[in-house]
Amino acid sequence: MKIIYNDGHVAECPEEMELEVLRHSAAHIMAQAIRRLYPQARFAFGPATEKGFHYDFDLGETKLSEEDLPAIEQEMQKIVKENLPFKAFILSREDSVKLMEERGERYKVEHIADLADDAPISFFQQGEYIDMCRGPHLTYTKALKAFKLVGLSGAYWRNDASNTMLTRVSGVAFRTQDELKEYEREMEEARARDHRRIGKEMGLFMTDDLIGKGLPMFLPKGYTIWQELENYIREKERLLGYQHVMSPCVGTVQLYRTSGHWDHYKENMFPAMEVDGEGFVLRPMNCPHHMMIYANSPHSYRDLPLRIAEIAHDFRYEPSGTLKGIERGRHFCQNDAHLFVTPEQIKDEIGRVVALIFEAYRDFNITDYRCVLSLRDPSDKKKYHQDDEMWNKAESALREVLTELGIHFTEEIGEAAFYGPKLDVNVKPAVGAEYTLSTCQLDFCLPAKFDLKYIDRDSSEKTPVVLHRAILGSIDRFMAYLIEETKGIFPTWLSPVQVKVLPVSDKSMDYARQVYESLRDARFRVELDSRNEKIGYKIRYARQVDRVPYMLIIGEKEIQEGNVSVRDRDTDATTAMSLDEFKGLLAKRISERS
RNA sequence: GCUGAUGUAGCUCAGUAGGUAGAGCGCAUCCUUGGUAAGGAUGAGGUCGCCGGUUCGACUCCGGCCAUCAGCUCCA
Repeated sequence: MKIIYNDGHVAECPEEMELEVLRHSAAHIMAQAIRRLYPQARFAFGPATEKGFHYDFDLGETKLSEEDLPAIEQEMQKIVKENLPFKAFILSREDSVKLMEERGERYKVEHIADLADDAPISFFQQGEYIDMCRGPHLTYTKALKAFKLVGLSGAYWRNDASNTMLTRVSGVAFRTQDELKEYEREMEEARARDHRRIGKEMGLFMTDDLIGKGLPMFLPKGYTIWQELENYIREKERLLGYQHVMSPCVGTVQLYRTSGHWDHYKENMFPAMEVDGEGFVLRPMNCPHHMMIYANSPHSYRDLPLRIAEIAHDFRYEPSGTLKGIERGRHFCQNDAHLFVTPEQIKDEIGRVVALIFEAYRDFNITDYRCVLSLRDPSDKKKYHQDDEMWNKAESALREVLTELGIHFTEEIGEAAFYGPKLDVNVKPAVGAEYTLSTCQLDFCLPAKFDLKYIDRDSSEKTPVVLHRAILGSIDRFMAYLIEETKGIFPTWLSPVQVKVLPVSDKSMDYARQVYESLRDARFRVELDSRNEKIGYKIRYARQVDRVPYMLIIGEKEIQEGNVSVRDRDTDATTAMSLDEFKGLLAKRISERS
């Protein structure tokens, strides 16, 4: 594939750049098509994206709807067929502004103002369409062989909500039609994995307008998984010296004034309610409550680290457009803890938190994640709490721990919270944007706001440092991720139904019921399919809808031989064994969490 | 919150010259009593998201609201 650079030279495209160039050129071709159909269109940015491209533009009063996309796509096909050559040229800054002003491209003119003074400004032109662009591009429009417009949405100029809302059309583009088809197949698969879909199908959770948006409710099967997750993490934490507490979901406004949240986080909180002349809020996080628990008794340096943990219900007023199933709601349950440490203990304690995160990931077989170390921007004196020594110590402690554990991570300058640096572990859902699953944040400010102290070795009063951390993040979100990773096929210990007893006919119903009751009494999660259906049908349902790990087939043969036929979900193999033998197998699978 | 789309049975969806609704699956009953991925028949089930307007008449047209979905923004 040949491409043209902005200085006009043509060369063979390095393979790793091919898709990006292709997609970027697709954006230009789309802009050309849009300008032909809507001459008033003024263009902002049109980059290549992960699977394709988009372009943001201003249509003035005209509103685009999805029905308009096919016409744009058709016009693009036409441009491809015309096989226009891409040409490149460079203009002085002055001439660039002039050219863009002549063409009415006010966003491009604004963009020129952002560019460094001495930067050469290059343009690409195919046919009548000229776009300010760094390139490179395809040499001819015909080189665009496989694309499709997939979406219409709004986007703000320069990603700033206070600016004009532009129209964004996005598309996908690939080297070949086959790759495009493959992409469409993958998209379909991803939609099938969406936790909202599986959750509904398996009866894990529900929502209802009358309850309110962003307020999902967990049904018996979903809550079963929930409880297992809770038990899992609580046990781990207990072994690491965490102490679990329980605190209320409501607190006074004064509490959040003290913590500073009232001034800085009010927008994300449900509005305050007044009770007996005093303001109360639903809590958006548990830090203030845990600070007060620390303050409840005096502490010696010998008590530290003190680890206060809670599976805590929180409420946040999330913008309506960001709500998504149990992944992001307005109520959620944090797997929260606050670790009170001396400055000397920071590194060790971070090490224990990070180790716990990755131990949990191993247990849940989570492998596809990205670690981000969020650091302060030292030049930004306003945003960050001023304590250089503490920042340096904490940032290097985080970095060292990750390096020592051999964990790959990226650093993002200026992404830290004002109160301290943090480590986020991010994952990608089946559908939608990456989010944070686990976090470990240092906090140099909150303990001082609550005037927390410990008595040090030299009997002087000192302020502890706090680590906020969440391993499973929120139980809700963690479950959403597990549903998508497993497609609802949970390991036995997490399965809402671990065994389903399937009688072949009514004749074997009594024996099946005995088997069912015996398993139930042995504390296994078991269901009996007593419907008047054929065995093949019951198997299909148990596999496909319930996704149970074990099916017990009970017919006359089993009654005569006094055993059960065990069908394994994963292997589809059926094995005859005694009920006791099966119980042993099941108990082993569950205790091993395999 | 913003832009766009969508909202019909428990689920997935059909249904436009405006004349008060359909299918498949699921559910119930009956027949069948079956052996490892869909046996048959019958039946119940709907304030067509909600509120208003136009009309003799609205699932259908208009307005407002609510919710969902996609993208954007935000995220102590």
